Amino acid sequence: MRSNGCGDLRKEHIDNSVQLCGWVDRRRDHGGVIFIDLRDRTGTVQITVDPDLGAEAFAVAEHLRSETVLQISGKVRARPAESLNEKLATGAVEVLASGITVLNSVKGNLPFPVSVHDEENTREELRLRHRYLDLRRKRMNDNLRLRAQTIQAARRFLEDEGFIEVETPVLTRSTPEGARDYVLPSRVCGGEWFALPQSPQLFKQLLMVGGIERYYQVARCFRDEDLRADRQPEFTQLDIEMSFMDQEEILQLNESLICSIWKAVKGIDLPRPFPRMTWHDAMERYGTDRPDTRYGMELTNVSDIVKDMGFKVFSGAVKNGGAVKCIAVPGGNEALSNVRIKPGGDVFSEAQKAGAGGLAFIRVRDGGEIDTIGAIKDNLSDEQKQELLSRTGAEPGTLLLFGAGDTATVNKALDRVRQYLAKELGMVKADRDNDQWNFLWVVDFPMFEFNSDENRYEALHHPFCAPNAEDLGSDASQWADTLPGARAQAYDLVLNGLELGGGSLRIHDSALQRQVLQTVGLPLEEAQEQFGFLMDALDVGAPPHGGLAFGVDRMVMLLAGEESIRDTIAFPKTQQARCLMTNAPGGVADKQLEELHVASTWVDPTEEDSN
RNA sequence: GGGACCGUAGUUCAACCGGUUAGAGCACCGCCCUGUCACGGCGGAAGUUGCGGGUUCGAAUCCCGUCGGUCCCGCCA
Repeated sequence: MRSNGCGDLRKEHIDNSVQLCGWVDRRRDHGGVIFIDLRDRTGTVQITVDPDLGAEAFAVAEHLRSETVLQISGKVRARPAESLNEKLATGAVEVLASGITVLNSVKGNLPFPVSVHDEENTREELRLRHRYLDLRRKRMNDNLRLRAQTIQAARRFLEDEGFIEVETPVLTRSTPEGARDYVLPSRVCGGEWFALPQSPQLFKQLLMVGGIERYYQVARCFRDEDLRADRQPEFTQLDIEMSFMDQEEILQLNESLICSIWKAVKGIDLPRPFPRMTWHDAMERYGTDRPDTRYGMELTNVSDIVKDMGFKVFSGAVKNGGAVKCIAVPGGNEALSNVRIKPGGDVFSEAQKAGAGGLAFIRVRDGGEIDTIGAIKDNLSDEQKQELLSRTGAEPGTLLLFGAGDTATVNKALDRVRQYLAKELGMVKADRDNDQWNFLWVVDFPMFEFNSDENRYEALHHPFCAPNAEDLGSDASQWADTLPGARAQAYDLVLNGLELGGGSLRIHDSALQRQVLQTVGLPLEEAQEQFGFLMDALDVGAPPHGGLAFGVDRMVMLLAGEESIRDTIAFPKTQQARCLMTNAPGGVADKQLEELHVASTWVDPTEEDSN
């Protein structure tokens, strides 16, 4: 149907007869001559329709609207010297139309404009309802191309390294721990249920037992949890697993992978090696396991300085086993008024949202004088003051913001305040303009976290991570005691404060695997019932193995400078996990439910009262 | 499950502390215009202010409920 792409035409095509297909981006009617911007996936070119040089085409062109689908035949010619368009890649030429065929027209009003010139803030609800139109817009079209490039670059790298892509089941079984499963009734096996995979974790380990040695998969994963800007109920992981590799080798290989993706997609040579930080340091210095290292304002622990002071908020926190930490905001005295850091202020409420009771502050004035509430000032000795200033590196003009309480809450609150201030004070560029790529490996995660509500240990990562051998010790009879406090051979790749991926070395010893499952509170019989196949597999010569998985949606989001993974997914769901275009989920016929041996107990709350 | 914000013409927005016939840009329709490129000029049509209720002489505006969307907390190994 066409000889060239609209956006491909250049001077060298002058005098060529061409056929083009595409959409009317815009039409400019000068009464005598009509210009049409014709757009296809390659770009836009100007079509000129002259009544003297194509009367039939002119008659059609007179009534064209935006987004009409056209086939155009004509001749490429140079534009007059005074009407070159430097803003357009094809701006040196135009196509003089001899024939215009309308392939399809737009009936009624468009739900929203498509042209790049009209890409204003369209309500996302509308974009999702008419996603096919939204995808036609440059922004989404570009994002999907960028996504394909990203995946393509990963595939090329991994294939070159001897990895093969293996598909794993989408119909699988539910496992305890982790997120809520999407569940699917079995028609054939009445009363039994499939679950959609939260990740291919166990299957990829079994592929290692199966001698694949190097596996990857662009895998769809499913988790029935509430949504966020960076969380969808179905999402895509670049899932990788390999045998006979230690942690260092795995990190190196994945750095190479990331570098080749960034090179292919952004043309950037990332500096190597990526910095590393232990989980413990990350929590201590940033209050989070995924620090954004693009800016400073690290957390300083001042618990020891204030542990005995008269200001009970501080000393009490330390006495109760908590901590007092602070962040130093350079120039904060100038930039942040008291109104903003006191109750009701925007900075204060950030801390509050993270569960903090308050946000104490000290303003450092000229000559190291401090300005703060009396309760702090009156209870701080000169020595303590000096120590505070030197440890935080505070200079005149610096604002110190303090969190006090249990350590987890303090970390959470100050992490949140730190991120908020970085944006507020312009320490990071807007996502759209970001050109800083601060990768960071966070290593040495703890194996477990104690859940005080349920009075048991939970796997921080998942219960298949291999513990650090030193922490575990060689005496298997001691594992029940050494395991809970052990570090895992687990690692996360963090980019600009977002978790891009994570993984670990896996347990390849069935006895150790049983012990870990017991530690997270799974009785032996249940472990056998749920994971017997895994333990059996480990007993037939499982190789040492490990791997990781990257969040493809997030990676593309960062590469595209978007703030939501919905803008990297062709057909995403809303926060209510609904598709506004197809209106899924929807009802099914009673007969279908019968066949599945399922009855619904759902009661429409709006009709509940009538009973 | 909880907190916050949003919903006005096809669309993007406006309409102060409740007060004439709810306005504007773009899009749409008609007319004019032979070098524009987010063309320009003149004119026109277009609204159950998401929906339901309440307060009031009077509601887009205030209150309650509800539906939908977004952000966040919980949740997400």
